[in-house]
Amino acid sequence: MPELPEVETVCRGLAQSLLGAKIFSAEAFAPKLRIEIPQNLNSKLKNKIINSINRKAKYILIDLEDVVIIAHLGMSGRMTIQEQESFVRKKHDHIVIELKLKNGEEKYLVLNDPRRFGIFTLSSVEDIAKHKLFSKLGLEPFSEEFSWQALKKICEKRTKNIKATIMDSSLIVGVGNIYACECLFRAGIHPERAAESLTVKEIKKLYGEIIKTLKEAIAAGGSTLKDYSKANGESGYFQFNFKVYGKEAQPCPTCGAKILRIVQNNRSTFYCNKCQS
DNA sequence: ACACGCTCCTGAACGC
DNA sequence: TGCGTTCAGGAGCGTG
Repeated sequence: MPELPEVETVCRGLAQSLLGAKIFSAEAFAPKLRIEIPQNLNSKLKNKIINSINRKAKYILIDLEDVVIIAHLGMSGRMTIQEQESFVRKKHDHIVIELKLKNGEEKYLVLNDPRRFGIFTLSSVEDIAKHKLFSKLGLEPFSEEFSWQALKKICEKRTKNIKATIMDSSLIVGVGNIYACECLFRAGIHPERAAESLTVKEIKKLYGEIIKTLKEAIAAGGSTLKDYSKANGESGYFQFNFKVYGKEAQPCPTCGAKILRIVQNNRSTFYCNKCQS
């Protein structure tokens, strides 16, 4: 389940190998994932050179100078670099891009996505800034615009619960279900609280924990970047120590009370009823 | 404008 | 063993 830290890790990993690489061929094996995959992918991507790879919200942007690949990993997406000699297309490998690295090695860039919630589309460089997919995105957590004051403004007069609020990508991007649970635990805030009920002190604390948690998770992912022939972000997950997510009925790491699981907005929430109020 | 539930999809886990 | 059911969730969309 890639969230912002995993996508950041994937982008860094891909960038390590692929900057300056030239695309030999590109093929799609499905007409659509969450949205249509562009037709004639090969003619659109052939001979392009990878200029830069960046993250925007949870999107991966691969800049090919005049055209940009916009990819999203959805729930179950993986973007990996694979050896040509040993490569066999596997189930749910939807996009296969053959490329030659700057050092002369030939590799495949493969998008695999069993649940097909991902996205693979193209945009011209001119249109990217005002692309439909980005038109409703909220604040980037690491941008200057995101501050405790900005979070305060988001929470003001907002009656919905704080967990759904920080997960709402039209308000703040990059905080998915897992990190929402972790951030609220670390901030000591009950996930069912109305956003508007948070005190300034709580907002400052939550703001700090969102930044810290995401940064820690990126660092955990980064520590596994050495072997980045498999740029999938998964290994970063295993390095990050979740305190409440997925820990139903296990003891709270702070107080020992049982971690509870409830369903909010159709999503599982894990929390400690004693530490979070 | 906002809140909320439904939906896309597949595989894993579980129950009978 | 095997079949059916439930659950996981990012984010757009429709509804109230």
